[in-house]
Amino acid sequence: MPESVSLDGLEDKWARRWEDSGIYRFDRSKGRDEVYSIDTPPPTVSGSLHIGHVFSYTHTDIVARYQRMRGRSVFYPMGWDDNGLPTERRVQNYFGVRCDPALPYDPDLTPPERPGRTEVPISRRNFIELCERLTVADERAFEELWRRLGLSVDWQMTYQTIDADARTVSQRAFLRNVLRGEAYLSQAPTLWDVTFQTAVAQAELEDRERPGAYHHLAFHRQDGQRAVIATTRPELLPGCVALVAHPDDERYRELVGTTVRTPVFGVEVPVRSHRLADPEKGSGLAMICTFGDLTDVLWWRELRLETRSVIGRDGRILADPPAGLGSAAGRAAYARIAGATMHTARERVVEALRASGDLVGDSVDIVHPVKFYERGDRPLEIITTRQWYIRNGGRDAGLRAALLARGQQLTWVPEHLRARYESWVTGLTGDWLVSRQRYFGVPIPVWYPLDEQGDPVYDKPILADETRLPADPSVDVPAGYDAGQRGQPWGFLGDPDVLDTWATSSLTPYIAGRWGIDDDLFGRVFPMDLRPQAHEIIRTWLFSTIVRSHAEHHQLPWSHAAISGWVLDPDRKKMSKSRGNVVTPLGLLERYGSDAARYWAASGRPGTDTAVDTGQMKVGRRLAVKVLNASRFVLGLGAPAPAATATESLDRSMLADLATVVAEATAALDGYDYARALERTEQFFWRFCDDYLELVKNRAYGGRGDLRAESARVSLTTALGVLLRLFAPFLPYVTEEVWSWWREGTVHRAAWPAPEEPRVLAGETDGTPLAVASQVIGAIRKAKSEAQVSMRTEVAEVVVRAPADVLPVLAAVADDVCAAGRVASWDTTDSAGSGLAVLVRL
RNA sequence: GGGCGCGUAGCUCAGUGGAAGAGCACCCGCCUUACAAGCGGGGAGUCGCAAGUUCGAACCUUGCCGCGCCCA
Repeated sequence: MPESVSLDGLEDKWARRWEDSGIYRFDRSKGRDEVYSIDTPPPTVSGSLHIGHVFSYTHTDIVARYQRMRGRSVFYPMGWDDNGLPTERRVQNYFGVRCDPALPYDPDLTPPERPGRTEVPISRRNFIELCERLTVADERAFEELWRRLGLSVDWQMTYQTIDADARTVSQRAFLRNVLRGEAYLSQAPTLWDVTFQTAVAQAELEDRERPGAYHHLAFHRQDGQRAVIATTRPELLPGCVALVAHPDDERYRELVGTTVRTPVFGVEVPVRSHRLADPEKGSGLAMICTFGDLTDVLWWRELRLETRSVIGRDGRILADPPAGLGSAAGRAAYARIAGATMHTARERVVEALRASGDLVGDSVDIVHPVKFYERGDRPLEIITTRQWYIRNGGRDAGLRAALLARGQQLTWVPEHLRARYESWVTGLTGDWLVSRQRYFGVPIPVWYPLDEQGDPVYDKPILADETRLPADPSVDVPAGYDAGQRGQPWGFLGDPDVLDTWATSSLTPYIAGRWGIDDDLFGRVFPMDLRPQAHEIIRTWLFSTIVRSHAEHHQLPWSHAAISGWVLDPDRKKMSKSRGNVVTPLGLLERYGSDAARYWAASGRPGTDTAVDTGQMKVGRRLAVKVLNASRFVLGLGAPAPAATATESLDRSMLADLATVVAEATAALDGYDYARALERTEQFFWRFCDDYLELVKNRAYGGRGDLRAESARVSLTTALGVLLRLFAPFLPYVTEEVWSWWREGTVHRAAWPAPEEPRVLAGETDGTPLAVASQVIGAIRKAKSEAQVSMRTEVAEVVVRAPADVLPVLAAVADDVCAAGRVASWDTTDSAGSGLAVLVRL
C-alpha cells in the first residue's frame, strides 16, 4: 500500500495495464451459454464527440463488467460507423471537394489544404479515399476517449461499417434477401431529397412546420360551372391527374364520375371519390398531382390514375411537359415554368391563374407540417425512380404481425419503450427503400444485362457471387462477361447505387460476429444478449436489425434491448450542434476523473433523460477518494489471522446488512438497473464509513484485546473485499488500484460477490445491533454538535432508555459506542415499551 | 388528433397502499492519528390541480393543467 493515496494518474496507469494484460479479451473457447455478447452501437465517427457518448457507453460497460465478474465470457466489440452521408458531408466541408462520378481517378490527387470558395470536383474513388482518410483520424479520437473512460472493450474486436468484412456481410445478407424475394427492385414514386439527389426512406423523414398558403383554383366543369379546390402547391397544377372528394360529401355527389378541365393548362381530368378526401379541408375538393405528397401517391395507386411528372431530380420543373398536356395554350403556359425552381414556378402559375380569372379570392396563409429528409434543408419531393426495397411489413400484414411479435418477444429496458417500436411498425406505409444515389457506402452487388440498344434489362439483374465479396460492380465484371462489355449493347451495367447506411448497420450483430467469415465465432455469440442504444433510433437501427435477423435466422438478434435516455444540457435542453450547447467530454474527464464521470452516468436510470451535472461528478470524485481512504484505513490495520472470525455482534450486523446489499445490487444488475445497484452499494458504503468504521476503530486498533480486534479486522477486510467488487463495474480505476494493494490479479475478473460471503461470518445476526449503535452514537454526536464542542470531547454520562428486548443489544455494543463517543459513564434502563431515548450529559 | 413518459425540498432525483426521503446547495459547528477534497448537526416540501376508491393515497381510478418525446 502506498504511503499516500491519490486518484492522480490512475487512468493512465490502469488503462495501459489492462490493455497489456488483455483482461478484456473475449475468450472464444467458451460456448454460447457461457458467453455474454453485446451488440455495441458503432458511433458515427464524423459526428462530434459529446458527453452523451460517455453517458450511454458507460451504462453498457457497467453491464459488461458485471457479466464478466459473473463468470461470463464477455463479447464486447467496438465498431465505427463511418459509412454514409454524414462522412460524405464532413469530407466535403473539411477538404472543400465534391464527388463527380464522371471524373477519372487521379492517383496523385492532393486535396486542398483548406476549403476554397468553390468545391473542387474529384472522382468517386478519390472521394472515397478521402472519406477513409478522415474517418481513421476520427476513430482515433473516439478510441482515446473510450480507453480513458475505461470501457472494457476487446480492442482486438473492432470493425468499421465500411470495411471489407462489413461490406461482405452487408452484400451477402442483401443477396440472400434478393434470392428469397425479401429484396426487390421497383420503379415507383420515391421520397427524394433534391439537395443530395438521392432517394430516402420513411425512417429518415421528419415533419417540420413551415409557412405556406392555400390558393383557391377554379377548374372548369362540363356544364360551364366552376369547381373550386384549395391547394398549397399550385405549381403542380400541370401534373394534376384528377380531383377527389369524400364519398359522403353531398356537395360533390353529382360531380364525381365526370371530368373537369384544369385551368391554364387545359387538361381534362376525372373527378373521383376517396375516403381520405377531407370535407373539412378547403372546399372539400382536392386536386391529385403526381406527386405533391404521400396522399397523392396513395390516391394515385388506389384510384389507378395516370402519371404526369413535372418535378425533376434537381427539384426544378422538368423541361418537357407531361403527356396529356396537349393544347397549345397549355404548352405555352408550361414553357413559362419549365426549368424553374418550385418557388418561381409557384409564383408564375399563380400569376397565370390570376390572369385567366381562375384564381378565386385571396390566398390564406397557414403553417403546416412539411416532410424533410432528417439531414436535409429543403422539402422532399416525390419522384418516380427505380429503387431497391427490402420487405419490412409495410406492405404485408403477415410480416408486420410477425415483426410485432418479435417486439413482444424482446425484453425491453425500460418496458414502456416497446410502445415506440409498435407504433412505428404499425404506421409503416411501405417497404424499406435501401438504395441510395450516393458514393461512400456499400455498393449494391448487382449488374444489369444490356439489350441490343444498350438499355438495361432491370428485371433480370445479375447477382454477385457470394464467394467473391465484397463486390464493386463499377469495377468488377459479372461472371460470363468481360470488362470490355461494360456499357456496350448485349453487355452489362453495374448498379451505380449504394445501400442505405441502415442496411449495413442493421447487420451489426452479423458484422461483429463475423458471420460467414468466422462462423465458429458467430455460433458462440449469436443471437446476442444485449443491444444497447438510444431511443431515437428505435425505428431505424433497432427495427431494421430485427427485420434482417427475422429474415435470415427467423429469430431475434438479441434477447434484451437497453435503451438509454438523452443527455440534456445543464438547463435540461436537448443537446444539439445547432443549439450550440454540446458539452465535450474530455475536459470533464480530466477535471473530475473517469470514475467520477462514470458515477454521474450511472446515476441516470435506464431510458431516463439526464442533465449534465458536474455536481454529481464531484460527488463521484468524492466517493472515489473515500474508497481510497477507507481502504487505506482498513488495510493499515493489518491482515486478520487466517482463523479469525467475527465474534462481535456489531461486526456481524454490519456483515448481515452487507449481505442484503449484495443481494439487492445483484438483483438490480440482473434487471439492468445499474443505477439502483450503485445507489444501494453507495448508501451502505457511507454508513459503513461514518458509523461502523468510527464505532469499531478503537477496538480494531487493539483497545479491547486481540480477539475482539481480530473480529473487527476480519469483518473490515471481508466487507472491503465485497465492497470493492460491488463498486468495480462503476469505479473501475479506484477499485482496481485498491485491489492491487492486497490482492492478486485484477478485480475486474474477480468473482462477483455472493450474499453468502458476508453472511457466513454474520451468522444469524441481523442489522439491529449496528442500527441501535448508530442511533446512540448519533445522539451523542448531536449533543456535542449542539454544544459546539469537538467530537473528541469526553461525555460524562450516557443513559439509554430502551425496550427490554433491546437492552441485551445495547450491552453487546456498549464498549464500542462508549469508545467512539468517549463516554465515561454508561447506563441503560427499561423504557417499558416507549421506544429508545438517549440522555447525554457532557 | 393518437400514444408513451414525466411533474416530490432552491437544484438533481429516489420512494408506487401503512409515520414524506437522499445527495447537492444553504446555515451552524468541529484540526477527530483513513479522509478538512473530511466529519458532526440543522432548517427546508399543499408530493402539479380536482374529484373518487380505501380504515389509510405521493402511490390506485377518473378528469384537468403543464413539460418532453414518439407517431399520424
